[in-house]
Amino acid sequence: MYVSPPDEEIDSKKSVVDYKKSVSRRGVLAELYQSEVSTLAQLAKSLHSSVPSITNIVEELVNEKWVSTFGTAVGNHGRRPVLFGLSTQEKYVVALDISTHDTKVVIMNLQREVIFRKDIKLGLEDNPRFAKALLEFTRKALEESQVEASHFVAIGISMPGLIQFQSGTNMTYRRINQEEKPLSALISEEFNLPVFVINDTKATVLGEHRFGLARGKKHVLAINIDWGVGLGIILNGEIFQGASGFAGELGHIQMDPDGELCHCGKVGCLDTITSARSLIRRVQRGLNEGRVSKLSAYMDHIEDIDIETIIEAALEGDAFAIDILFDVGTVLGKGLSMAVHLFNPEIVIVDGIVVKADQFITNPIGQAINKYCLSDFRNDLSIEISQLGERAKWIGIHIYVMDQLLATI
Amino acid sequence: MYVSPPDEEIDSKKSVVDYKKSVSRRGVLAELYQSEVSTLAQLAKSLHSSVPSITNIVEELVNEKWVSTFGTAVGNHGRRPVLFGLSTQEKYVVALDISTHDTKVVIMNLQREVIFRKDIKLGLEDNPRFAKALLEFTRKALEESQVEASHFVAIGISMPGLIQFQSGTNMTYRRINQEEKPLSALISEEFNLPVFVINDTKATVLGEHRFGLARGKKHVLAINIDWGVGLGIILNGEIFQGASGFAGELGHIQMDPDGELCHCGKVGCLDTITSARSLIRRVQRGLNEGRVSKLSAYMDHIEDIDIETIIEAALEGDAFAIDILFDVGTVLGKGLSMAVHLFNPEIVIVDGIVVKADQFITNPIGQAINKYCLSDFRNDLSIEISQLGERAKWIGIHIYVMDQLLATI
DNA sequence: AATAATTTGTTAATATTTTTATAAAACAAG
DNA sequence: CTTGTTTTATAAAAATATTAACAAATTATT
Repeated sequence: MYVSPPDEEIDSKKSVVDYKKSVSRRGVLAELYQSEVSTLAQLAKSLHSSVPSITNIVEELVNEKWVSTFGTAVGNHGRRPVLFGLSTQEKYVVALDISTHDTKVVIMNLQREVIFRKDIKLGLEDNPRFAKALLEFTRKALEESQVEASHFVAIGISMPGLIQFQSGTNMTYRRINQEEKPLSALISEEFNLPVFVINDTKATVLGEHRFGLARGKKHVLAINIDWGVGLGIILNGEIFQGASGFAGELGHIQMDPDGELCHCGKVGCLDTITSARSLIRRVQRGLNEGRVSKLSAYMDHIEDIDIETIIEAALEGDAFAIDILFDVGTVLGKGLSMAVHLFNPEIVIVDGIVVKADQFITNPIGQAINKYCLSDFRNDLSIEISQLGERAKWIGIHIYVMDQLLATI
Repeated sequence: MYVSPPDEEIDSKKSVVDYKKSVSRRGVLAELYQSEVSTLAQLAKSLHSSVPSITNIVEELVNEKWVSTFGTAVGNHGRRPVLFGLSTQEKYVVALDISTHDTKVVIMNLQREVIFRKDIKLGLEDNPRFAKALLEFTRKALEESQVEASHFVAIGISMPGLIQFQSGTNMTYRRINQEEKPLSALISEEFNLPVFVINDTKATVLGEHRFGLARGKKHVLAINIDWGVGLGIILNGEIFQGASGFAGELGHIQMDPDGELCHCGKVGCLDTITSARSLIRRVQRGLNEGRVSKLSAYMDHIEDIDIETIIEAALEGDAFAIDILFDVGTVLGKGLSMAVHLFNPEIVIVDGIVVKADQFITNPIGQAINKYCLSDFRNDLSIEISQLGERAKWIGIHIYVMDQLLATI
């Protein structure tokens, strides 16, 4: 198994000079990561260092294949500066995007470009068989990609659930682990690479923040509506994890004391009203109670109704579907307004399956926020729909992996 | 008026050397602030610098009267090191602690020792007269303290309300400002000193975090129950303000859709159930409805019942008072459990008037958190009662002022 | 009580980094 | 097309910081 060396040991053994160099190296890599390409002068300025020093460090990073040149910039007055950026050929990150429907293996270069992708109908299940299948599938995919094993630098995994970020253990899916060994350790041993696990919603908000709609914002909330409801949080420009990595659990806040029993054991959780799962159940119940709707066509095979069908109906003007989406959006907005009062964000991003419903879901959310939030909180707040799509999550995994990896370089 | 120089200008004009020196100076001051006293070797280690460099910087700071020696340490094996710490004689911070009941002027030295204090029965009111009275009172207090004006380095103000932290404007008490000039600017002009304003609950949590119960913890929530309910938040070891400084507004989350009208215009806010104000109202209503209680003695002058009376009754075993406190604690705990789900903190500190009720308020809070929180969130969470008392807030003001001030040094 | 071991504080030597100077490259303007 | 301006890249000089060395101060040990 890959073991990253303990931080303190290094710190105390390293000389002051080595420490400062390491900080500069990380600074250069982080800067290049965010800006795609940059010049020596720009790097020197933003890292508060002199050009010769930066030249040295960049040279070293080029030798280690982390950095390459990308031609020269044009348009300035004077001599054209050489552009440096993270290598696109030498080092690759593997992302395992796991959801309850399927699993994707995505290989990206350091510039986050997807160079290989393989999907499988392997949905997340809470048993050791899943881990085994995942391992098998990943191995096959990496082989198929024909990338030399030595070129992989790390593996990142995103999945739903409460993930203890220090150990990478998923507390919601505990039975995946075999003999107390967390999934991350299993995969790390198999491929002899560092493995980092992040909650899927947190990965998404990371992507949206660094390379999407929320770019440059300091405080961002991203709500993800899927089989459950998740909240990804960026505070002070960084992903917020909380003490154990569980921060942002909006789905199990009680919205209705007389509501349904939730699978978590509590009553009336937001999840019981607004998750895709509950939405379908509510539609089915409504139809059985005789509501008039285009969806009545499904009366004979009511279990075939899925979220896409409902949204389609709403987009075609079906009053029943619109009503249901409105109700869901309202409750979601009420829950979000609590988060807005507590986090005071600049932007809220809506993501997940329901984004296809567009206005039919953002309108009630916006209205509920107006109703339940104090005006001072609403004034500088915008509500937007995600535009990066599935790429947001992959980019987020990549960012998370690189953040963790750079801390050890 | 005191104008702090714009950061960017300085940054761009300063040479790399000057910038690095400034960072080191700030580092030394911050380190000494937190550790009371320290040695050159310790400073060098924690700032990743060499001893000769640190010796230089400390010497400079001693010349500028920021730092003094504090004798030598004892107990080590070798030669006794000289101890350095922030001066206790040369520079002073003024704290204005404003509440709805009264106002206190507190003068502290750099080590946060109170060297002068003056109280006045001036409660916060939303009109320009308050600003005038505050100014007058402060001027008088500073005179009385006999501290030479040149020894003051900054003024910190704590008060309830939504405070826009960039400008120092209190959005909840807007009419305090005269001619669009925020209170902070008014005071800054008068005394020609930088002025920093912070919400009272945020000040308290800062104090508890750096020098109280939550010392060393990374993620802390502090709930303050007073005329309203406020939540102070420490995330990643730093005070969390949100985009505008409004973060932590727990009091206006809707807890009861059929509840009372709140002064904010919304219905059933947490504030309408759990603030000291509401607690008294509920007791009065209960008594009028004929509840049996020790407090019935107040039937003739029911408006004299205050929060202390109710708590005393509970401590003496009065069932009615205990019931009311239990109800309040339960709702509070339910509200807190939302915050716990979103922030995933390590510790929750209860503060404010109700702390005297001790178990009678912490028990229902704890029970409600157990009921409404997922177990993973409760496992590593402790709930404690504040022990620093009023000093927490003053210390918090001091910390905030020094943090802001150091950024400009 | 004397010696060994530890730690600090200062000085000197070494190493590193920044600054300055200069040449090269690109573009604009006369 | 040449000259002047602007910016980059590198080399040399200057400044600064780190390391190493050593003396001083203290505690533990023989």
